[in-house]
Amino acid sequence: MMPDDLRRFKAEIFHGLAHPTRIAIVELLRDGELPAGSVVARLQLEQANASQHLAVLRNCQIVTSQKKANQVFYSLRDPVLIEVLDILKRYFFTQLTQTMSLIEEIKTEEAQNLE
Amino acid sequence: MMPDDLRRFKAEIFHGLAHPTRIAIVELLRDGELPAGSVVARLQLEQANASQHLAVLRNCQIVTSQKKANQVFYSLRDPVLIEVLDILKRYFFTQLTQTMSLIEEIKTEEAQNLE
DNA sequence: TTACTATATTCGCAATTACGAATATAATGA
DNA sequence: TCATTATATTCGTAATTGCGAATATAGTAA
Repeated sequence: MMPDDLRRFKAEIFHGLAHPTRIAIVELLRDGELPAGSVVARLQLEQANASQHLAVLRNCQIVTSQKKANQVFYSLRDPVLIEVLDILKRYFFTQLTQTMSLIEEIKTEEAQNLE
Repeated sequence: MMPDDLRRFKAEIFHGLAHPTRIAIVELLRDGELPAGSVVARLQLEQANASQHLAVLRNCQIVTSQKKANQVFYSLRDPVLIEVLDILKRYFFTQLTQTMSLIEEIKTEEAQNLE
């Protein structure tokens, strides 16, 4: 096994998640299996667009699909990705906090420069 | 703050990581700051290509850069992303193990079908 | 000042992505 | 069998991506 295989795998997963709509789909599936139609309705997507995004998620092994009658049910292949999303949520709020602190600092400096 | 802001943020980070070369760069920076030239040499990249990948990482706030004389040093903005990479490593090996088990199963079934 | 080193940016090219509309395919119901 | 529902795939289009080559920009040394 080459280190590059692992990197390629990771890059594939990251690519699958590199779109807000696909993140929203994964978040939706966090609570369990859903039919494609529900994904369309709950995220208010064009059917074709949802289907394309679901295909991306299928192809990079983030979700699994199961046909039941005329419906296709989607679920997360592994809940570990939720952990990844939660880590990034933390990161986002850290960055946000730091940005706001920086803005406050700049404001303070400018106020002092006016004195 | 809209939920979509968070998703867009996440998608941006995932996009930054959605290429094996950029993952390799992040892994390299795990151990600390490096000049761009070292990234080029250690990963054996074309200079221009490395620079483009570094620009992507800069633009999505994964790395920070600092100019010192005629060199630019890069470092990870936050080590949390290493955690993300490590989680995906686990995931990869889980999937690999499951795939191998499946192959074994299929082999066993085929051997039985020959009896 | 010119030459060299370091690295960012642009260029040209081909491939890929994302969207909505259109179409194809599969399953169910009347 | 035809009509309807469900959803995947293709199409057309514009935008984006990734590569190496070429070029631009910045800093240092001679």
